[in-house]
Amino acid sequence: MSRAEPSRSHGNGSPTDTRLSRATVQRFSLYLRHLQSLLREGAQTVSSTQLGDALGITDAQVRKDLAYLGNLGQPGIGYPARDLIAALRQRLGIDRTWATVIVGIGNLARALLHHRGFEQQGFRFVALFDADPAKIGQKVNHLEISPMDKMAQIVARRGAELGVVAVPAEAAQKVSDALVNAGIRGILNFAPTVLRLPPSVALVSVDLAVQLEQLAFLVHLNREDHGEP
Amino acid sequence: MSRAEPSRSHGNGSPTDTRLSRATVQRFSLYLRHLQSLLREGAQTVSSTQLGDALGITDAQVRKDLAYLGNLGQPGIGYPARDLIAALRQRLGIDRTWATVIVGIGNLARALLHHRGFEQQGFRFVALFDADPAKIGQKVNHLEISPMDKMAQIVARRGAELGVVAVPAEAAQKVSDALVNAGIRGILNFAPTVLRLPPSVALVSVDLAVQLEQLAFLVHLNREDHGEP
DNA sequence: GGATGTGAACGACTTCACAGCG
DNA sequence: CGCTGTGAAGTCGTTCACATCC
Repeated sequence: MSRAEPSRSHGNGSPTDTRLSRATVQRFSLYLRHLQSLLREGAQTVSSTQLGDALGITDAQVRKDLAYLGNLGQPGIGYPARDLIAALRQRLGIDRTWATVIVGIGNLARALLHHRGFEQQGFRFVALFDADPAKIGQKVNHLEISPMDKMAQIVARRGAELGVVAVPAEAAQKVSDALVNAGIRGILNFAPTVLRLPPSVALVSVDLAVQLEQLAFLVHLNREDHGEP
Repeated sequence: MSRAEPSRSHGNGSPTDTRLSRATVQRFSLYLRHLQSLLREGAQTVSSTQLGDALGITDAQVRKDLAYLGNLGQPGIGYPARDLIAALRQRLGIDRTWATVIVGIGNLARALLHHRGFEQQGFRFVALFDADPAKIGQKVNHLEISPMDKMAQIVARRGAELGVVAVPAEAAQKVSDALVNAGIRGILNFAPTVLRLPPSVALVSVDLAVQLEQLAFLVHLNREDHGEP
């Protein structure tokens, strides 16, 4: 028999209770980023059509999404940018800082570390781990690389809650288990493997090979549709 | 008014004609990778339950997906691994090599270049581009970094069809336009922006900020559900 | 018995269309 | 009149359940 997580939630009933779909949450991130950019340009008010056009989403979809935040919109006017941003950050849970660690310090980890913009959005990298003895002690962006066996200690001491797994596929499950044991509450996985985690730990996977293959498929399709094999 | 691409397809009727959902295609990639691993371990035949359990998918879903490939399964037995792999590669369009270029040679590009596994799956990096004069001429993995203004020429000469955009958000649209003009047929975008491309060019975007925020949201949710704010 | 393929039921997400408010 | 919020309809994707075949 096969088992697929049925998305447990016997909620007690928090203030704003509605369950958001994964798709809505992802669009929330897009709205947030675009609104921040609009605000920087001096916008006070934004309409669903405006937002939708900028992000390639229908205006109806935008309104449905934003309605989850409460009645922020004013008919005839639009949404106040500043309030929307605040509501989005709160609902996404990024109206605070998330201490994050990275395991596997290769080029991908460096790309994440050098990208100003995560910190800006509420994520702070507080520790780096690698299994390679040669890398221990090296610094990347003012952060020293620590050995795996210090993980539990360092994660606890620095209050890290999120972990990024950027190790080869073979090591990914072991590393994830270690992160879970260290008390991490969510994992962003870049390794090309399906991870098994306890349901209390959140998981988001980014599989670059899958995305590249998706792209090849789409191009392949376009070809077929237009005659050329 | 808002406009969302309605996924054009007035298909003439290719051999296997059914439209595959994005989700199915992504699972195809997962099936393929897992089957290749099983085959290496000597497996001859695989059941939908087996595949599903390994990948966290229901057996029914696996069968639905694989049925798109024709009737490869044998009741009471399962699917022949070798045939499934061949069918998947063909249907995904990776029963060939895709010449691919990367624009923006930072750490992310290097991560992709160093990752053995893309080449294995049919992707070959054939050119690198960067706007930084200091990088021109440098070699990464036996590939020399070329200036942007050589893009059209080099893409044509090397027959590149796919492009990876790994530049800052501000430059992404311009770079994509250049790739499109150079004749690229599909773009994998890592820049945190929504790109506008002609419908003849396929687009897959990987937005790391969105994924991290999705993770934060999930952890945030778990928290709320379990009392702790 | 064990496993596939598939209609039918279900559920999730999106778009439509319009009442209602500023 | 412009724009929001939302029920209703529509579309898409997943799961169930079972007839069917080795």
